[in-house]
Amino acid sequence: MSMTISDLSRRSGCTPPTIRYYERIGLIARAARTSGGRRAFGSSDVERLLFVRRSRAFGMSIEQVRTLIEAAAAPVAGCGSARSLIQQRLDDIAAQRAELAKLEASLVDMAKRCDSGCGMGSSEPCNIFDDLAAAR
Amino acid sequence: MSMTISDLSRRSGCTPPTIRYYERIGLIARAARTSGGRRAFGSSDVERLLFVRRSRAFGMSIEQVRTLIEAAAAPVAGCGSARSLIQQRLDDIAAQRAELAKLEASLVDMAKRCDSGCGMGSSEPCNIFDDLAAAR
DNA sequence: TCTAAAAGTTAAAGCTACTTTAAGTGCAAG
DNA sequence: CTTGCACTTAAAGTAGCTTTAACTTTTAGA
Repeated sequence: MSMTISDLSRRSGCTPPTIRYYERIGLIARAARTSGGRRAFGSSDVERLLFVRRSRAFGMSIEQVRTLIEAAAAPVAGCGSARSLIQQRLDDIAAQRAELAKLEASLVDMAKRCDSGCGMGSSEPCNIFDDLAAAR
Repeated sequence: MSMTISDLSRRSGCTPPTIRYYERIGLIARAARTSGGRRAFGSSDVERLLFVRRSRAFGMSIEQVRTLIEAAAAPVAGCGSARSLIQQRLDDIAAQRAELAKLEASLVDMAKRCDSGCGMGSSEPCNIFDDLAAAR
């Protein structure tokens, strides 16, 4: 009936140290111990950890995961706060994507100028250093 | 002729604690001190810090910035390593963008299902909790 | 000239989310 | 019985700063 920490690790995709860490910070409940002092988990722990893991994979912070877990306890009433966390993440992602696009454009430009100027054994000083120093 | 740390902060965009931190880890040279023990900077420090700051803004790690600084000392010979760091960043950015696109698609989907189902005062349990728990 | 406040100093702790290490215990197989 | 793997805890390490604590130095105003 009960799993060891490595069984849970396999089923959840979290490493044993991570599972212990989550227990320590109270993100998952303290596991029961065997007579020898080892943790004994049940199938509800698998579900809980998968929930945590997926939420983390979606970019939620530990604190946000805590909020989600609380909200999940009452899935009708909790809908609003879950929906707004999702929206927050979507907004963050949009911002990140815009930032990355700008970054990429600048870097591509720098790389191009390097390739056509100083690259491949030329004796010109590389433009990249000036590009990075320029205050913009 | 010489600047205080807050002068340098204004000119470089790095906060005073960050400047002290960079000095401590050897990313910038140890500044001269006045008789009272305060740091005295020159204009070359502004340039160095701008270089660091821009590189960081482009997503380079501190260690990569160190490498770039070394390479910048010999801008002809250093071209190759600078170019390859830029390329590395470009590759990372491409990967991040792809990851974000996938994330965004899943989150948009979850949000849509929530809005059309359980949202706005419905008495349905919110799909978001199941979506997050699903093992995929 | 005195003084209060602003700005500087250092060392150390705090932050996020884990991972790694150290030092030791439990358990199953051969 | 003993080898070796899985497990335990507590503590330190990671990145890149930021914050705090406890002091000292400058500077501007009365």
